[in-house]
Amino acid sequence: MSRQSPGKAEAKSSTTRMKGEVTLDVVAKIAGVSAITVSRAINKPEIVAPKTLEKVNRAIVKTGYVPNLLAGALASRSSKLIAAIVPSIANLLYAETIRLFSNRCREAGYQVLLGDSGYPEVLEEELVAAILTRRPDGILLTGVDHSPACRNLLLAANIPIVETWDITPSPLDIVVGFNHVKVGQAVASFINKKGYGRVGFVTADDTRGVLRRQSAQQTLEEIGYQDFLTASVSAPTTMGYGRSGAQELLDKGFDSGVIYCSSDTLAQGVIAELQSRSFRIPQDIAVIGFGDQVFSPHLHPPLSTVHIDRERIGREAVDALLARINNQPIKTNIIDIGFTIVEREST
Amino acid sequence: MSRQSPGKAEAKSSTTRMKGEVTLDVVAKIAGVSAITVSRAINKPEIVAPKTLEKVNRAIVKTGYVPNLLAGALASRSSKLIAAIVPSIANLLYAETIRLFSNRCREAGYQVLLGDSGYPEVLEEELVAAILTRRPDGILLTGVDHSPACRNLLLAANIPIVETWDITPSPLDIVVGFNHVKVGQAVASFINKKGYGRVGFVTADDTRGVLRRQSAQQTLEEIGYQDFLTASVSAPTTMGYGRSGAQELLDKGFDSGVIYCSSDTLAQGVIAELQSRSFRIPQDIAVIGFGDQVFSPHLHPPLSTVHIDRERIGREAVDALLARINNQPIKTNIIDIGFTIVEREST
DNA sequence: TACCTATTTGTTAGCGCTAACATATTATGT
DNA sequence: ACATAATATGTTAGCGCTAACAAATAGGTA
Repeated sequence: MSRQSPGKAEAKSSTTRMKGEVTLDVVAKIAGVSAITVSRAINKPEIVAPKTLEKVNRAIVKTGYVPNLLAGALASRSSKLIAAIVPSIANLLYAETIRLFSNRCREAGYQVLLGDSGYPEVLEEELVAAILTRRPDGILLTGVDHSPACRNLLLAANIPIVETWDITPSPLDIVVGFNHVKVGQAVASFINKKGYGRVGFVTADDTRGVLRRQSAQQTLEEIGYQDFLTASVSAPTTMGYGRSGAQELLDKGFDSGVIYCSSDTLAQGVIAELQSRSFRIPQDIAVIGFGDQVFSPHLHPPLSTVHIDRERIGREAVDALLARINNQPIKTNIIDIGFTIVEREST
Repeated sequence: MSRQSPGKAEAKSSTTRMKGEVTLDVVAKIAGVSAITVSRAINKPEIVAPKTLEKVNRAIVKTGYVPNLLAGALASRSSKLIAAIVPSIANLLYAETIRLFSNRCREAGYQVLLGDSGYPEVLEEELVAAILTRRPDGILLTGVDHSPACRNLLLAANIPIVETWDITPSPLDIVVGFNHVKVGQAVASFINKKGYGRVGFVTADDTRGVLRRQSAQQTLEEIGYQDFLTASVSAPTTMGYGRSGAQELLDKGFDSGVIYCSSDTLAQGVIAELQSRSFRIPQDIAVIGFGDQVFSPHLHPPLSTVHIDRERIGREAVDALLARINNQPIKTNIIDIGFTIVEREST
């Protein structure tokens, strides 16, 4: 192994050789202006005279100057950083929300610091504390359940906060989501309307998934349904868990009716398992998922599921956050985006 | 809307009320020590006397102090931040690499700043420039093709760099990946060995996917194969594209042989499309994917594919990066993790 | 020309922290 | 007891940038 560290600064464009970092000062010296003028040329070009701007830009190109936002953020007390905490970046369900969120943040000049709360050994509180050390200008959370210590941390940070993927009458600041209890009820009444005899559940053990299942079950019980079969798997959901969940239900004697899964990924596994055992879907057993993933309409048979406008969550979340950051008024701090049941051929 | 910003600092734990941010100085004053001692108590507790440490910790809890890493990073010239650029966070293929990468970075005290290069309107170069303003201590890239300007930026930054998911004899610094040309060749010889008559391709238009297909096709041509059918879809891949790709092939008259897909997600769509048209897999048409996603063994039929140890890429990438950051020697800067073809029931 | 206003640029100070060195305190040996 | 080393804490300066104010320049108007 030759080099211990990658190319040195002398690999720079022109003749200028420098010791250490290229700072505003060296750019300023070369452009023949003061440091603050360079700062303004970069951050508020509209208030700098065109001729000066050009001199500065030439100097920037010549030196290969890359601003130091650590210093900038410290001085201006604005990090241009927005943090987002998701249960798992490997879970496609949240990916689209985050993709849209990041994209719009980028357009607005913010970078997104992603935090993965999916490690059970790491408390959300610790993650939040770690993230707050970077002094983000705003923060997106997934879910509305936070420990008291976590809430304190967040509130003390005194930055805009948006909670997503759930709803609550008392958000920390802003909430964008939907009511999981209502989802359960809607699924229950859909099942009832379709007249399925038996109901099986394959549910991941995450907070909101469990909530939806309990709510569905309770609603069905009130209508008169009984004798539910449940397979619980651990989050995050995978197709493999779907298969083993279905297997568990089948082993317990489930052989007709409908299976409601806490995610489309699980449903996909359930379908594969049923097909490999030659059950016909939906004639023998129907399947309902949750989330309406991109793949869901393309499954064979296409999956009936609960559609959530995932991009809208991201969109509303940025909009609200940016409004708060810019001290603009927001119409409401509780945004219920609702949901719809989309019926396809698996039911 | 009542409040314009979330809870104020007076929502803090005890009696202490403060104007503005809680800084090291206020913690120091309360603990009865100097600021630097508090700094050491936080960053190098082992060199602080136990009694002092306890005093400081009490003061930290009392004030709810959250260190300001912007200031810390500026002073210490170490941001404890590692950047990772992936083609798309919504692509599960890279998710596991990143998950493992982030996890180990976190354990080592680093946070990961994720950059999504999947927006065609944003040049990689711009993304890199934006990220470098945060002065990361290291950077992970996906792929080995970068514009000259981008290479200059990266080299001038003078930080450890690891390129992943591909291999090259001349990395910017470190590379962890495998040879896509060899993957194509291996798939070709697998196809030849199985004796499939015709070969169809469903390929996304991303650099490495195209590389694999071209290499496979060339190898097959050398063996004597001809008359290839190709459906090209845009990246990132989805199951829907897989279905439409298969449809395209079928419309062009493809009705037997094997379809090689540039991702398992595409393969999944291809399988669904074939099944919906009552083709038997693999008797009528066989399907090979790429990536060996978590769902692949659970498909019906289980998918034959090219297995990549995605977590190993993440693991080797962190290890090499952290070694560089800590000025430790690394065994080699070119790490070929190879690949294996796993045959399941779709071939 | 003098005067006023608008625009553009510069000066000063400090954001909150840590490296580097300086000093105090404690332990160890004679 | 004293010197010597080891450990623990403090002082000073400055990381690279921008807010806030100050000064200079340009552009009109009477």
